[in-house]
Amino acid sequence: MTTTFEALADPTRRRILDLLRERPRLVGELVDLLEISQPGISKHLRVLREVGLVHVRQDAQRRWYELRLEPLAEVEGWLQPYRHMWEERYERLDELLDELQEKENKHDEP
Amino acid sequence: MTTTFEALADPTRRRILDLLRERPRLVGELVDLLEISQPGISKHLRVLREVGLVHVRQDAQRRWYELRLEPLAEVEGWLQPYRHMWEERYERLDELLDELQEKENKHDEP
DNA sequence: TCATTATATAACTTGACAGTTATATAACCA
DNA sequence: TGGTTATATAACTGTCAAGTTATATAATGA
Repeated sequence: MTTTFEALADPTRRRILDLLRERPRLVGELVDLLEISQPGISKHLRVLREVGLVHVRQDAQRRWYELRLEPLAEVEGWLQPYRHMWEERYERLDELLDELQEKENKHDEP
Repeated sequence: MTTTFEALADPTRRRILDLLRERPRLVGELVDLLEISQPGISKHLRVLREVGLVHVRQDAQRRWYELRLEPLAEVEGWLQPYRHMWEERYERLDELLDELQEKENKHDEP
């Protein structure tokens, strides 16, 4: 288990990340919310830690797990050309946004 | 193996998709380009077919495999709120684009 | 200090998956 | 028709991952 893609392949891990989107959580909270044993959750958190998708903050015996977005850049990067194709085919949304962006920039220039 | 996420977890399958981004390919081409046996490639193609990421066109004994983007919507959908967070945090790019879009719309209205 | 709380790790089981080789299927062509 | 080409499927193997239970670690608080 090394890549972000593999970490995201597991539905439980995706659910954990979704929960962490709201706010940092203790391991115990995740155990209560998902229906998996505490060691099971800890193992998932380990994988997420290893790929950098979560970060731990210790607080006495408790550990707050919080989301880290950075590794998603890898996924975004891979998806980028596909999104491009999609947009080219269906809306040319990409070009539109680029154009708009450009106009706006000129607008703001002195 | 059911979800798009799982299909994308395997690096060989991602490479196959990358190759299909250029143009449709025969199984044999993929076998030559990747260093995996023909049955191995066929198995990966099966998985990709099952989640709808590729489509086959038969041509005599040959099979042209071509990319299908639709299933990537599932991934995009899941990523959306994360991208949102990212943009909120680092650039508010999202809001900017929305604003630009709105202005442009007013512009185009009679 | 000792029991409790919170989490991590170890050890194990089960199942699935990526890869292989061997074989089946099926269309082509000489 | 029979051999060749192109791909799929079957059967098998080894690895790894997700889950479990049991245990270790470590900080707290009475």
